[in-house]
Amino acid sequence: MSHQAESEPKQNKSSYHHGDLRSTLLYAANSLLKEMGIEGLSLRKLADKVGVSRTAPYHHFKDKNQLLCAIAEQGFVHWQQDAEFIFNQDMLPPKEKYRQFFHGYITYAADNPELYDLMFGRTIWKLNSATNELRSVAYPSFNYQVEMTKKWQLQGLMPRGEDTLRLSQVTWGTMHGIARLLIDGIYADRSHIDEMCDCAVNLFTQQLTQSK
Amino acid sequence: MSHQAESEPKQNKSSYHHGDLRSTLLYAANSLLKEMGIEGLSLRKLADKVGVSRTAPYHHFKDKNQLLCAIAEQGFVHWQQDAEFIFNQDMLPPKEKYRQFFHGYITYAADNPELYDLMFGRTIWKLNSATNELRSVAYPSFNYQVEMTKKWQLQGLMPRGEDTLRLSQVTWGTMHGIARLLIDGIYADRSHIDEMCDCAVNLFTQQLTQSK
DNA sequence: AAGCTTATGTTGACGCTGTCAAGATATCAA
DNA sequence: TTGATATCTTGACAGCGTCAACATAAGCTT
Repeated sequence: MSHQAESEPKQNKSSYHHGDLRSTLLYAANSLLKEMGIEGLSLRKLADKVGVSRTAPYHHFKDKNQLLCAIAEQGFVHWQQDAEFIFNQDMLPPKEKYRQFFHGYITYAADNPELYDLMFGRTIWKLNSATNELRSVAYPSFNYQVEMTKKWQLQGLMPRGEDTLRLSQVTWGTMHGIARLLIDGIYADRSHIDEMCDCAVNLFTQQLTQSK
Repeated sequence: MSHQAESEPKQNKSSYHHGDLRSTLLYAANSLLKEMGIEGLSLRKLADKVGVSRTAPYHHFKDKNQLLCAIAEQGFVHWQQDAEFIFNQDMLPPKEKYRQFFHGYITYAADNPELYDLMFGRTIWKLNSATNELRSVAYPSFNYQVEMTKKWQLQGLMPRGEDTLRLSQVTWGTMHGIARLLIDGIYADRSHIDEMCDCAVNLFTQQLTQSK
């Protein structure tokens, strides 16, 4: 269920034209991101790593922001696949499924800290610099969780009294906050993951679980 | 209860030596941070704004990171003052006090987005680049909340069954996550603050409130 | 097949950044 | 008064994102 290793793009290394530079750049950018972090990822290092000139990437991404958005986009797609895989495990009781979802989210973030930082960080979102392509992947990802929250409320797993949207924002916010504290190494570290997730799941679901 | 407007340092503008450059830099850096954000804050712009040469700041801060840590440090001190003010309002029933605390935290973050980003962002914490001075303010700030959480558990406001540290991490994580979603403009905006806070407080406190 | 257009890749240049080295000037201690 | 020390200055360097101008290849039209 880990998607970080995308198939390496073939390189038409024969001559002047590269052939598949866009995918090659994305692939290399992902690995550079993992190594150096979001700050250390420079277009020049990237071009160098791929073996083209500094400005070649500009024919495939308008600027650095568009490249970052494209990377984040992949991240959302991958996480969405993980999430749906969990949601579709039909044999699990609801609370256990929610626990796995929660746990899966935190694990995804902890396993891909730099990517997560890109997906949900200021760099992209602060001044509405997210591309339309990115939005069209990120927003449905949240909507999907709103739907699931509604389902959980109907099942009685989560409190019916709360507004679904607010409840989704709070539960997502909790996952997001824990993920960030872990990633940034503030007040928490990886060895606490299991206990923190269990604690959060208990708080959000404890009251009505026995009704199935 | 808003502390952002520190008293402007006097400037011994007479001549070669500035007199109180360190405070002047911190003050100007704060306002630059508010205007341009963490990325837009450059040492050169800062020096220019204060009216000294590019490298003058280096005699008061080892590097940019130390300057950022010093700013964040002030932020923690100010937030801690706000928090203690809320905790010391003795007339409030516990749940209402907790609601105000939660609300106050989110408001502080939303009112000082760039400062909050600095205090709790990757820039400082990712690679253990926080100075000892910063740590000695940030860690007690969290410990203070752990103590309060323990108190709330004993009062019956929060579930006694959960481990105090984990519970603190989860509730803090929730505040942190909501703050970040708001600041970064992801899936939430300021008009949702009240409802989101109420929803979260309900989830964390609802079960045992009536025991006073 | 020839020629034109478009896509793609290259080098050069600009202004911005953080930071170091070396020198200038003021302050303080002996 | 003298020397040490703190503070501020200019000069320089490498790295960054990005624009302009030019080079090369591929594809389409006739």
